[in-house]
Amino acid sequence: MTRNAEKELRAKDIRPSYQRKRILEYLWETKSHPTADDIYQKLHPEIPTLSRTTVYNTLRLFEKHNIIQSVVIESNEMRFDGDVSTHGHFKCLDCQKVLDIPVKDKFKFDLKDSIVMETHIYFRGICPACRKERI
Amino acid sequence: MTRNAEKELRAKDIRPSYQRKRILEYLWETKSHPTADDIYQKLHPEIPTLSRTTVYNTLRLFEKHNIIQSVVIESNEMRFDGDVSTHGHFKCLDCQKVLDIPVKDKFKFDLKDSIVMETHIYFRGICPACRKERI
DNA sequence: CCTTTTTTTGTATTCATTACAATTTTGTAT
DNA sequence: ATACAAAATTGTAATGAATACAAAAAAAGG
Repeated sequence: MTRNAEKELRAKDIRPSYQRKRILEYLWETKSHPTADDIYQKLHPEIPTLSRTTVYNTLRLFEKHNIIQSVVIESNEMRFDGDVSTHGHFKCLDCQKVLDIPVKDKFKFDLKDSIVMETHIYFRGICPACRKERI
Repeated sequence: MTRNAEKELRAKDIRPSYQRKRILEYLWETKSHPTADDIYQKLHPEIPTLSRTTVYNTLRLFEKHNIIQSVVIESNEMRFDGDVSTHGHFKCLDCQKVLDIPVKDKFKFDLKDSIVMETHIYFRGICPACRKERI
């Protein structure tokens, strides 16, 4: 099942401009949790007129509409994830990569007097690949 | 049990200067998860010569020695917590406060091939107080 | 004291993100 | 098609938290 960016944007009443479609498609096809600048660097060759501001605007728009989610692990970098389902992240302190972690539904917190709108879980450590390299 | 900042710093081979002691004591006595600037604003009247750089340096030093932990929820604000035990946080999107959330030991993640050094859990939503106000 | 090391401080810099205004593109009605 | 209005994109300027750096001050150890 290949998702249709144009359709899904229209469904949220967002005009499917070329830039928006490509940004969304890129977030769907990568699992690297890119930063806004990563996305700009990746798409700039293909869309020469693309501006960083458009990338930032678009990401903010998408997040507001729950089409993507932002992943904040370091205070100086905002990463983006095309998968909005609740899942955890693992940041490797060696290679700096951010990996997805399946998180079961064991999350029943006693926050009965609060309204929980978002749940974020992440770990920091050494990923399997880097661990192997260390022998 | 009142903890002794001077002692605990010495135990970690950190010279207990007045600035360092007061920063640590302040983090112990507050549960507000202040930013570096919050800490500066709070201690500045009492220590007129205090500089923001000292606050930043000290916080980084403390975190490296696992005396405090940083709490990153928004990408543009780093907060600090004098409680280094594993616990969750809840950020209220109304009043912006960050509250502690006790987190049981139900966290057994299948990360067997990784080395997990830090676990972070936080929620975003509306806190009990703000929820009541909304009636 | 005097010298060396450590800590603190103020200023300058960095860098991701946002603000803003101008330009371009798109949608709609004539 | 053409003109007009609305929306999206763009480039530049501004913001602001965090860091770099070097000088001044304080502390340690003879």
